[in-house]
Order: sequence, then C-alpha cells, then structure tokens
Amino acid sequence: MRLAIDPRLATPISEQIAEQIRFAVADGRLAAGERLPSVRGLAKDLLVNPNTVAKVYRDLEREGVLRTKPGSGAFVADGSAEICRERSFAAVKAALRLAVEKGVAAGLEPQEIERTVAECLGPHAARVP
Amino acid sequence: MRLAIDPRLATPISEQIAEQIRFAVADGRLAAGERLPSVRGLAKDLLVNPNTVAKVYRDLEREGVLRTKPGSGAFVADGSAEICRERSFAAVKAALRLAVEKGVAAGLEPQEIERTVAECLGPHAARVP
Amino acid sequence: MRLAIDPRLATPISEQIAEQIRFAVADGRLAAGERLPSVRGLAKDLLVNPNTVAKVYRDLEREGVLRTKPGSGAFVADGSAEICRERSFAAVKAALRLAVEKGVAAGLEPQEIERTVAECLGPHAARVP
Amino acid sequence: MRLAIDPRLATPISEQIAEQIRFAVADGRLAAGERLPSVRGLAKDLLVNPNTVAKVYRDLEREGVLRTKPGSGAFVADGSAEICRERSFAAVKAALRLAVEKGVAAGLEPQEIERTVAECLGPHAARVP
DNA sequence: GTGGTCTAGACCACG
DNA sequence: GTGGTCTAGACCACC
Repeated sequence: MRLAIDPRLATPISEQIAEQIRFAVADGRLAAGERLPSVRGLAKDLLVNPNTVAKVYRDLEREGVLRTKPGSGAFVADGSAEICRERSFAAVKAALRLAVEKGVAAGLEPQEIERTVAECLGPHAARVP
Repeated sequence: MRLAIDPRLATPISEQIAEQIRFAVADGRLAAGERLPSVRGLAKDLLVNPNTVAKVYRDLEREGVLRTKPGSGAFVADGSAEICRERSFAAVKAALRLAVEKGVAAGLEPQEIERTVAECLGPHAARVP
Repeated sequence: MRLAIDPRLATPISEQIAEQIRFAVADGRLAAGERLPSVRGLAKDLLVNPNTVAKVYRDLEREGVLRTKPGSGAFVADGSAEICRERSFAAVKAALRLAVEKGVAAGLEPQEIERTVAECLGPHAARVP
Repeated sequence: MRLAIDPRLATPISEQIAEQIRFAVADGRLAAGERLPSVRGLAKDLLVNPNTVAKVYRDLEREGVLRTKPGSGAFVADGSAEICRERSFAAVKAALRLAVEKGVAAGLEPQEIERTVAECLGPHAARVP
C-alpha cells in the first residue's frame, strides 16, 4: 500500500488519505481482514498530524470500510470491498460526468474530450491484456 | 445567459458563478463588449448575497475577463474569449484526467470509463453536425 | 433547546451533545430547517472546546441529521426526524433490553425491574393526558 | 459457569468478564468458596489476553468479590454475594433509569417502553414460579 | 460573523 | 504498543 498526499491540493489531506484507502479496498489491493498501519505510524510516514489520520480511520469506520479495535489497530472490514466499489465508482462517474458537462458548456469539442480521456487511459491499457 | 447555482455543492457559490460566466464567454454565448447584469440584480436573481456577486466580478476583472466601468456596469472585455477558452479547457481537461486516474486507481474498467463519457456526450452530439 | 452535559460521565462529551440533538429532533423540539446554535456559541455555552462541537455537527451531518452551510450555520435537515426517531428509538430499546437481560442475569426479580421502570416513568405520565 | 464476551462491544472486555462474574455471584450460580478458572485457562477459553483476565481478578479482589491465594488460584470470597447483589442491582437499575429517561427525551411512548421491557422479560417468566 | 481543517500536545483505557 | 477524546490555538474560505 503506497499512499501519497499533496498538502497543496484543495481537497483536504484527510479526504485524500480516505479516498486512497477506499480505492485500494475497491481494487482489492487491500483485502478484508488486513491490518492498516497504525495511526501514529502512518502519520509519521505521511508527515501529517496523528489526529488527521485518526479522523480518517474514524470516518472510514462510520462508512463501514474499517473495523477499528482500540488497543490493537484498524482492520479492513468484511463487506467493505462492495461498499468501496459502489461509493468509489459512483464518485468517479459523477466526476467524469461533471467534467464532461463542463467541457460541453465551455464549447470543448466532443472529440477533444474523448481524446483527453483516451490519452489518459492509454498508459493503463496493459492492465487489461 | 442562464445561470444556475446550487448552494449545496461543495464548490463555492462564487466559483460556480464565475465558472459559468467563463464558460459562456469561451463558448461565445457572451461576446466581447456585452453588458453583464448588475451586481444587485444578479444577486437577487440567484438568491445570493450581493457581496458574493461583487467578488465574482472583481475576480473576473483580475483575470481579464471583465472590464467594470464604475457607474455603468460590467462588460465582457476584449480578448476575453481567448483567455476563457484557455483557462476553461485546461481546467476541464485537468478534471477529466484526475477523474480517469481515480477510476483506474479504484479498479474501474477502462471501457466503463469510456462508456460513461460517451453516454454523457451522447445528448450533445447534435451540436456537431 | 436546553442542552446539559456532564464531563464526568463515561460517554464522551461529543456523544452526549449529539445524542441530545438527535433526541430533540426525534421528539420534534427541533424542526426541519431550524437553525442550530453556532459552533463557537454552543461551545461557549457548554464550556467545551469549539472543536468538540464542530465534531458533533460534522458527525450529525454524515448521519443526515444536519445540513451545514459553511459561512451561514448548521440547520436541521429535511427528513431528519425520521432518521432520528429510528436511530434513537432503536438505541433506547437496545439499552433497555440490555439492562433487563443484565438484571435477569444478576437475579433481579422481574417485578423489581418493572417497578423501577414504572417509577421512572411516573413523573412523565402527565405528558400523555 | 458460562462466560460469553463480544470484543466488538463498546464495553471493555475486562468489564464484560467482571460483570458476568459479579452477576453469577449475585445470582448464586457461583457460591462462596468456589474456585474460579485459572487466569491462563480462562484467557485461553475466551480467546483474550491473559493480562485482561488477570486485571479482572485483581479488580474483583479489590471489590471483595474474590480472594486469590497465590499458587492455588482465585476463590469466591465470603460475603461476596451481598456485595455483588448490591452493586449489580444498583448498576442495572441505574442503566434502566437512564434508558427510560432517554426514551422519554426522544419522545418514545411510555407504553412502548413498558412493552419493550415486558417482551424482554417474557421468556424469563418461568424462572419465577 | 460562519464552519472546515490542520497542528500540537495532553490524558485515558485497553491489551 | 494501540486508538479515543479533549483542549488550545492557528489559518482558510465563504458570506
């Protein structure tokens, strides 16, 4: 599990972390039952405040993504893959639709939109042989 | 010019308004020299605080999109179409790329991504005869 | 709306506040659309840290109880009465059942249990004329 | 003596164990002089950390419920039934009152409260011939 | 004025 | 060691 955050982005650090964990669970890189890094450990790795990581774990627990056992750590919850896939896919699709709508409103040619998407998808083509 | 804002969205009201004006200028729905609604008039129409609209006009003037003549209103500046197209297209493409990257990270199939874009683009096909 | 917290209790201050707000919404003392005290104002009233109140509002927003508009305050969300009634009633009934089960396990006479409940219910009888 | 713990509950494992022992003593299922399972044996049975069980026995000894004889185990202390009944009954009644008060605050009908208690008490009616 | 976020550091209970 | 909570105080953006 590699996490990378960028404090300069508009989206809060905590949401960046949470989103990447959701993606990893949706994608299967994090499996049910697996243990996550400790709050303090991850905070040290990412150079953020432990409270920030604690907030992430707390939020993800409310969403049913994590199961946190005080004293022993945070774990990927059963059934979380489904939850994360649903939520993440919906969020991504909504973002895609919003961007496309905006492009149309701004007068971007449909081909230009599709080309941008295709170019961005290109490097990942090898993932589906 | 029809503006529609949604106070519930995460993006600030002021940015929603500014973006739609930029899009309209980029797309040609608002032409150079054209006069914009008054601050107070637009604020009343959109049911937002006049300060919010004033901020939008101020920001857009800094970007070179508007030219405000104290006492007589705000007008679309010369050369603003170019500015808006550049900025809007870049923003839209960045949003598209970000959304695609996230979809890939979450394990969304590339076809699913392209299908979502195509579906969203479908209703607008008539615009490119 | 009168809120009373007790820092000595085992249940966290933030949960005490959240629970009382949920109860008030469930009971109708707080109606949809009504504005809640500001984070800083309520914190001052209750002699707690503003962050504690902010956490409460944030949690309640995730539950769909509140709708918070940055810059203008927190409001009771539409449909929240239903949510709160469901959740609060379920929580209360679970607590009742747990307490009864424990009483039975400890050898408390059933009549003694019912008497305790009835005595506690007595002072509130006037609420249902 | 059957003990059942649930690590997912909010109440600490150690308190779950201690409470059940107190209830058993209060109810007479554990009589004065009787020997309790060894720390390590009980820990193995319940799949918990031996430190947790050791803490329970230590706490219960302070309360006067147990008497531990180093080298030979832990025994139910003389006069412990009285102690446990007092303490357990008080705790149960307090929990009942708290739950009832909360139900009233949330707008639960008094009948609904009494019905919930009665339903929960029903299956145990046979215990009082 | 409003809420949102983050940092810093403390304390507690559990294992 | 673990997470949970609270306090304190800072900064930001929005209205």
